[in-house]
Amino acid sequence: MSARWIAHLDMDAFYASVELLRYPDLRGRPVVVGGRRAHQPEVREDGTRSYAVLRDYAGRGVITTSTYEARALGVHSGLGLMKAAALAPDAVLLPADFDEYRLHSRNFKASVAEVAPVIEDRGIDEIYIDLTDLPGANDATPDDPYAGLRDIARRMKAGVREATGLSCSVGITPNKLLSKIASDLDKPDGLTILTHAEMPGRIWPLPAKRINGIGPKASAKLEMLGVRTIGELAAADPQWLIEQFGANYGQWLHRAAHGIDEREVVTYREPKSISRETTFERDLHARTDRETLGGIFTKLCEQLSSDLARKGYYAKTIGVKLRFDDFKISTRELTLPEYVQDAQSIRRWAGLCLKRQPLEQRMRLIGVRAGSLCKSDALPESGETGAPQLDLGLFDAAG
DNA sequence: TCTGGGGTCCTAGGACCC
DNA sequence: TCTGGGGTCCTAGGACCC
Repeated sequence: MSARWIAHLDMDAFYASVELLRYPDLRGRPVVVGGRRAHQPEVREDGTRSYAVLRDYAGRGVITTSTYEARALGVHSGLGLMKAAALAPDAVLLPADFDEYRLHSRNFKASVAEVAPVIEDRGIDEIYIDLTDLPGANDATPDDPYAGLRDIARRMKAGVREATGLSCSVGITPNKLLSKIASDLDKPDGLTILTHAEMPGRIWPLPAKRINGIGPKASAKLEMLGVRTIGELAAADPQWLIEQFGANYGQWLHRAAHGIDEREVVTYREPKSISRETTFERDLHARTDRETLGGIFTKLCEQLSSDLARKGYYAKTIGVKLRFDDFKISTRELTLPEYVQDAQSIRRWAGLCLKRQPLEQRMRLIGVRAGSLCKSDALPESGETGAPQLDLGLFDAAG
C-alpha cells in the first residue's frame, strides 16, 4: 500500500467563534453558547448591547461551546450551565443559533473543497481530507520535507478564513486517527504535520483518552489498570489488552496506540437513522402529566415525519427512547410490516413502543427514532414488504 | 442546581430457518 | 431421550463522537 496523507481540519471553538463575528465587542471576554432558554442580547438606546451572563441563568442545559477565555476558567462543552455559573458567573451566555452555524459550516467546507475535493464530513465543525493524490503533496525543499503539505494546509486555512472569517486547526499525518490527534496539538489556528517517526516524542506522552474511540469508560478502566498514556498503552501486551477489553476492542487499542489506522476517507454515507428528542423543562410523569406528554410526543413524531420527508426517506423501524429522572435510558423499537413516513403512522407505532415501556418513574426526556431507512424513490413495491413480523395482539394483551 | 440533541457502531440473546 | 451447526433478523443496552 502506498503512503497516504490525510488531513483533519477542525474549526476553533466553532459556535462561539461564529457568535463573535456578529458580536465583536465580546472578543476577549469569556463567552459560552448553550441553554435552550438563554436570552438574546438586547440593544440599548445608545446602540451598545447588553448580554445575559451565566449567573442569571436558571434551568436545565449544558455548555455547547465556549471561547478559549471561558475554557481558561474551567468552563468547557458538556458542563452543566449551573455548574458553569459557579465557575464563571460573569461569562456571557448566548443561545445557540444552529441555522447560522450550518451556514458557516457549508461555507468553510466549500472553501476547502476548492483546494482539496476528497472530503469526509464529520459533523458541523470538522472534516477529514485525503491529500494523497493532490499535486505537490510530496514536494520537499532542502529545509522542509513537508513543504508541499504545508502549502496545501496554508491554502486551506486561508480559504476558510476568507470564506467565514474564522480560524481552524489542521493536522496532517498518514491516517485519520493520527490526524485527529495532530489537529488538536497546536490549537487554535494550528498546523501540525507528523509521521509515525514522531510518535514517541509527540503522541506517546499524551493521555490515552486523546485517542478518538477511548472515552470515559475505557480510559477509567485503563487508568485502573495502570495505563495512563498512549505510550503506556503501546507498550502493553496485546494479549493482555484482549483479555481485559475483548478481542475486537483490545486489538484495536493496541493498533491505535501504535498509530495504525487503515480507514478510508469516506465522501458519502447513507444515513442509518433519523431521530428527534427533547428534554423537558421539568421532569414529567406518565400519569399526572399525560396530556403534556402526549402533546410533546405527537409534536416529535410530526417533526420526525417532516425530517424524513425533507430528506427523502421512509422508515421500517420506529423506536422510542425515555430518559428517567435518575438518568437511566430505556429504548423500545419495532420493525414494521411496511415503510412509513407520515406523522400519523409514526405516532401510532411509536405509541405501541411506548406501551411496552415501564412508566412508573418520572421522565426527563422522550425521543422518537426512525431506522431501517429507505430512499423514497427506492421503496419496494407494496406487497413486497411481506406479512407483519409480529402479532400485534400480543401488545394489546400486555396492556 | 448536575448532565442537550443528533448520530454510529458493537454486543449479546432469542427466534427462526435450513 | 438426547442432541448439530450456521446464518439472519430482531431487540435492548451501552460506549462513544460531535
